[in-house]
Amino acid sequence: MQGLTELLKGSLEGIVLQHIGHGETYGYEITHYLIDLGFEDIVEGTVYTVLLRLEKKGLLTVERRKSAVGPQRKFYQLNAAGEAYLQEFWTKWDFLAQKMTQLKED
Amino acid sequence: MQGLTELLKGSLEGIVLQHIGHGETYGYEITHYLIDLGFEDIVEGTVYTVLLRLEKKGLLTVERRKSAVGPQRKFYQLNAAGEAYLQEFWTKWDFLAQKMTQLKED
DNA sequence: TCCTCTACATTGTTTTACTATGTACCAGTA
DNA sequence: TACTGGTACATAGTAAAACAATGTAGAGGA
Repeated sequence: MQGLTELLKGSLEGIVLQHIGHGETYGYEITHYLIDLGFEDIVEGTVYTVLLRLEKKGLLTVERRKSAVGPQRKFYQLNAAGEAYLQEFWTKWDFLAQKMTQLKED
Repeated sequence: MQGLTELLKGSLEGIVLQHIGHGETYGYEITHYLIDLGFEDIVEGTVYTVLLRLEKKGLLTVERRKSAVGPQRKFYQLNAAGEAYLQEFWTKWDFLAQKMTQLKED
């Protein structure tokens, strides 16, 4: 789906965190995962800026390791702060989603 | 609920449009409606910028009328373009919400 | 050698919402 | 009359988030 750009603002961070929470991963994989999910417009640059931001906030642990098929990968995992942040994100999301449903239906 | 700022980016426009779609209204009323809905952080300035943006996009019809209790009010209504835009918005929102649920649950 | 896919990164721009502030009208009251 | 509080709109400046464009570089295959 296209044109989700503006709506995605604010959610993308949570989406990326949630995916990392499913298991260690790296930027390039995340990008393609998001595109496969249906966020066609997502480009690599966007994902990397999100990752660097999350890293800067201290929500991720990072480890560089070699890949068999290309340059080194930067593997990310959630740390405790990341888990907490993710939980908070879902609380906010659930609130918003509930309000949106309410708005839409009445 | 507080701290929704970032999540709200992209949704606020749709929320305001949807509310206007329920019937003619004006900025001050919208602001208080949103706060009552639970978006405590919303301030007047934000709502007015959204309204001016929507107006500039040609999605609203505008009419100034006197109020019994204060200065003139600027009443907004959705026009055809606004209706179409709102429908598009909900399509995108539904897509995002569905993906978020999917993400959260697996 | 050249191309493609993999992989990360940065610089600059646009969009969106917030902060702060200002203007102004009206009613009640001291 | 002067002051206060509620109503109502508006704008200038700032911060955050995502995008666009671009660059670097490794590995494998034609």
